[in-house]
Amino acid sequence: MSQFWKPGTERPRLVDDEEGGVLLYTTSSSSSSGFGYGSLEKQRQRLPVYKYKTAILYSVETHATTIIVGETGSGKTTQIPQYLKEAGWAEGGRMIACTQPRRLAVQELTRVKFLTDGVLLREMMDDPLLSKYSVIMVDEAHERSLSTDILLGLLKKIQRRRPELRIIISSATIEAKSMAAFFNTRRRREEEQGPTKEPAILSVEGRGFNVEIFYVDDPVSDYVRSAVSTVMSIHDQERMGDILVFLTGQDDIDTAIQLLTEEAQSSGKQGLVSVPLYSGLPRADQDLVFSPTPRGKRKVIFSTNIAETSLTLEGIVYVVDSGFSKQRFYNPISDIENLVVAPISKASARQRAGRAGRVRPGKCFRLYTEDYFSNEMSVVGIPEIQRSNLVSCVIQLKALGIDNILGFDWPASPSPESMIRALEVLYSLGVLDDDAKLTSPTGFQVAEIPLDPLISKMILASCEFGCSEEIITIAAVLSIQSIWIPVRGVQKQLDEAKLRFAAAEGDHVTFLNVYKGFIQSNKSSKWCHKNFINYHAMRKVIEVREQLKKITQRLGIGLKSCEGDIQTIKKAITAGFFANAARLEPFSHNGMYKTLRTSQEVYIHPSSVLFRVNPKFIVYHSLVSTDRQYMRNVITIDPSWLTEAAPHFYQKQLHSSFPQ
DNA sequence: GAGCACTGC
Repeated sequence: MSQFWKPGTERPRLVDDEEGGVLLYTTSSSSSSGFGYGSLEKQRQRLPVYKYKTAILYSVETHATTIIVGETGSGKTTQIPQYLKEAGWAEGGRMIACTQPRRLAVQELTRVKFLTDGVLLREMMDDPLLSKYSVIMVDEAHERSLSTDILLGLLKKIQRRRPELRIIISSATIEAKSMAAFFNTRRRREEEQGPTKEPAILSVEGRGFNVEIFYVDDPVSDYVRSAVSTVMSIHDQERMGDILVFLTGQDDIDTAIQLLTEEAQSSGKQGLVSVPLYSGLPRADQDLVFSPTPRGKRKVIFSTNIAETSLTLEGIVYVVDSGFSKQRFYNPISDIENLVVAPISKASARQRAGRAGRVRPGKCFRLYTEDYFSNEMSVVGIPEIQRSNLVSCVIQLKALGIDNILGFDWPASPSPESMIRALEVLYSLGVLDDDAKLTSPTGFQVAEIPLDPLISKMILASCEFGCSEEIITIAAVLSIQSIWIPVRGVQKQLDEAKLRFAAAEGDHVTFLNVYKGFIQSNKSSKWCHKNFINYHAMRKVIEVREQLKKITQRLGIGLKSCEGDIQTIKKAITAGFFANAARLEPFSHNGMYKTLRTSQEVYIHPSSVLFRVNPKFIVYHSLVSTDRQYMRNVITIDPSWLTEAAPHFYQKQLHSSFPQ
C-alpha cells in the first residue's frame, strides 16, 4: 500500500484505530472553535483538509484511485473538488463529479457537479463511460448504500476502458483497506503506463473533540428504560450540554419521552426538554430539534438513525447509544423485505459517539458491555445490497448493457438467490425476454422510469388503459412514506378523517380522493391539518407527480384521464402488481388471506380502508411483517384480470386457485 | 386493530 506526501508538508497518517476506548480524534488547535474573521481564503486554509492539499493533488495525479480517509468536519467534501478544479482537472471541457448517498445543499461550482450516486448512475444510461468527467469523487462510500455499491462496481469497469479517469473514494477508516483491495487492479510485472493502478490511501483528520466512552457493567434488558435512567443520571451528575439518545423507532422514542417526563416529575427534577426526532415527524416538529436550548435548560433529543448520518445536530455533548437500529432485511425465498431491530456495527457505534464531540470534548454512554463491543459487535454493517430486493438494481445494470449480472464484480456480492429472484420478477413483468435481455419497448421504457419496476409497469399499462392521469398520482403517493399525520392518542379522529376519503375499491382509489380534495382546497395547509393529512407529504406528491409527468412525456406517452372509470384504474394497477395477489381463505373468521403465488398466510393491514372489509380477491402494494405478514395498500380485483394481465404467470401454475 | 430506519429518480 503506497502513501505519498510532499516533503515539507505533514506526513499523511494512516489511522488504524479500530479498537474501542477513547476515539482518536485529533484536533490541532483552538482554531476548531469557529472561523472568526478573515477572508474566505483564510477560512479555507483553516480547514484540516488544507494541510493535505498538495498530497491529495499529487496522489490524484499519480494514482488511478485515491482513497481519502477522513473524519467528519475535515472539509473534504467541499474542498477537494475545489482543489481539483484549481489544479486544472476541470479544464479542456472536462468536469469533476462529487457524489453523495443523499442530496446535499452545497454551492455549485462551475464545472464541478455535486450529485447523488443514483443520479450519476442515471447519467450513465446516456453516457456509459461518464466521458465528460475527469475525476469522480465518491463521498461517504463507507455507508455502502445500494447505489454507492453499484456505482463502485461500474467505476471499476469504466477505469479499465478509461485509464485516464481518476477516482477518489472518501471513506471512514474501517472500510479503507477493503476499498483499496477492490480497486487494486494492478497485476504483477505489468507494464504500467499512466497513473499507477494500486490505490493510494491518505488520511485527513477531522475537527472533532475527544469523546470519552463509557460502557454498562452488565447487559441491559430494556434499552429504553436504561436510556431514560442514563439521561437522568447525566442530568444529575454532568455539567450542562445537550444529550442525544439513539433509539430505533417512533415507538421507542414516544415511550422514552413519556418515561422521562414521568421520572422527572416524580423526582422533582427540572430543566429537561425532550424532543423526538424521526423522519415521519411533521416538519414543524423536526425543526424543534434545531431551536436553541433555553438558558438553564438541557435538551434531550431522542432520535432514530436519522441523526447518525442524515442530520447534523449542534450543541450535543452527551450521546446515549442503545446499540440497536432498525434495519432492512430481504428474504429472496419469500420475496419479503422486513424491518428488524438489529444490533449496530462498531462503525455505527463510532459514528454515533462522534456526534458528542462537535463543540467540545464529550461523553458517550453505551448501553452494552465493553466485552460485547470488543468481542461480539461486527466491525462493519452488512452492505445494503445484501439486504435488499434487487429488482431495480438488476434492471439498471441491464439498461447499461451488463448482461452477465451474476458475474458482475461487486464490492460485496449479493446472494445468487436474490439476483435470480430479481431476474424472475423482471421476466414475469415482460421487461426481460427469454435470453434475459431487455424487451423493446417495455423493458427499455421501464428502465427509463426511476421507480420500482412494478410501479413503472403499472404506469406504462395505464397509458394503454387510458388512465395515466390517475395512475401517476397513485404512483406519486406510493413513493411517499405516508400522507397521513402520525398522531398518538387521536387515532379515532385519524380513522374518521380517513373515512371521509375512503373508497370501497381500496387504498389506491382513496389516495385519488385525497389528492382531489387537496387540489380543490387550493393546496391548503389548513385543509390538510383539518383532515389529518401531512401537508409536506402532499407537496412532495405534487412534486413527484410533476416529475413523472415529464418522464412520461419524454417517453412519448400522453397523459389521459379515465374520467372516474375506477375499474380501468384497478386493471392498470393489476398489470404491474399481479404477482401480489391474495385470496381470502374460505370460512376464515380472522381475515386470513393466502397469496396466490406462494400460499403464504397474510392479512390486510389495519391502516387499510379495506381492513375488516375482507373482499375475496385483492392485490397489495407491499408486505410488511411483524408478528404477522400484513398487506399494505390493497385494492379489490376480479381474478380474471390476473390471467388477462399475466397469462404466462398465472395460467400454468395457478389456475386451480380460481374457484369460478 | 398496527406501526414507518434512511434515500432517490
